[in-house]
Amino acid sequence: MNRFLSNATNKIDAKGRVSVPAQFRNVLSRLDIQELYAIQDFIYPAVTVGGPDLLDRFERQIDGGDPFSMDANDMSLLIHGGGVFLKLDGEGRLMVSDFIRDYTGITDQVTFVGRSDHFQLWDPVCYEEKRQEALSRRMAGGQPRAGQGETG
Amino acid sequence: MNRFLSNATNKIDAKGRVSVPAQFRNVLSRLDIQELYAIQDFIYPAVTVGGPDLLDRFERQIDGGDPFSMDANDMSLLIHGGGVFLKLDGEGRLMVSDFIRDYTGITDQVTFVGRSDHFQLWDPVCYEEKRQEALSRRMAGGQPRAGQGETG
DNA sequence: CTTGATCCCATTGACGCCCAAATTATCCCA
DNA sequence: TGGGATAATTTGGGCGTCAATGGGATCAAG
Repeated sequence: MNRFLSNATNKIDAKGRVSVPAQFRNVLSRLDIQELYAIQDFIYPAVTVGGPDLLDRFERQIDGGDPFSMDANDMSLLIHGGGVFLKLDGEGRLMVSDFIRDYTGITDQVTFVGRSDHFQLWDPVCYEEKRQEALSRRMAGGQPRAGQGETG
Repeated sequence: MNRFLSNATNKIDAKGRVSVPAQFRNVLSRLDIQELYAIQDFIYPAVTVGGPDLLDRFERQIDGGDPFSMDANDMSLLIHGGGVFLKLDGEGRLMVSDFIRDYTGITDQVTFVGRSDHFQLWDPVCYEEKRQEALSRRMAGGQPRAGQGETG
């Protein structure tokens, strides 16, 4: 698989590290992503992680308009200044910095959520809540069937 | 990485010095930037720092005459006359002068903010405020609640 | 002579790198 | 289909390196 799909939850150890799921690491190497850039999600309390092309995608938005406009300035401040680089150690773990904790509410566990060309870091409880909300919105008007349908 | 990205906050010591983040120093040497020029940011309470090509870029803008900027005369006054040169010591620190303090409100800490081809000096608290404002503007409109990750 | 900036060296603490243990998943064979 | 062996992954922790910081000594300027 060459896209980030599904989700997994791992523990943060005493040194503040957490393993990126092997499945995601496989995608990273398959897409030949060497550098990881992380930014706050604009909508959800989550942190978005991706390679250089993620940055490119946002930068095209910045370059699109007048480079000295307020809009481009905001965007640059958020994208260029508001992100951080993540580095994986030999075992494929990353440091859960204050940056990540502040924007996600993560304390002792991290839920990795695939988003096709990138993935996100969530607090497990928060993720479940927002997922349910999104589900409810999708099903608005219809009737939910039996069962919760959550991935253990 | 050959661009200024991400951000970092360092302390000002008793002598008024602050370390430029190693990451940014690497970019400086990679771009072979020997001289640092600092000017007041036109939009935010921050000081913009860059190499000689930063000056070039502003000069091109003065010539271009763009609707969002003040006129060329003001620009020249601010850029050519209003800037200062910064010098790094052997450990990669710079003096936080009154020039910097006046335009940023910096007192005892400095947040270095990457802006791709240059970086900026901010007061940490002020940076967080303005970043949040920029985020709010980007999110203007009706989205799903983007509340901070409260895990209470 | 006094003030402040620059240079140089010491300290400290965080992070990266490495190896080992424990846990989980996968496969093979009875 | 169940049990055990084997592989893969996750988790734990020691240790060295480097960046950030502190402070004394030297130098320049008023």
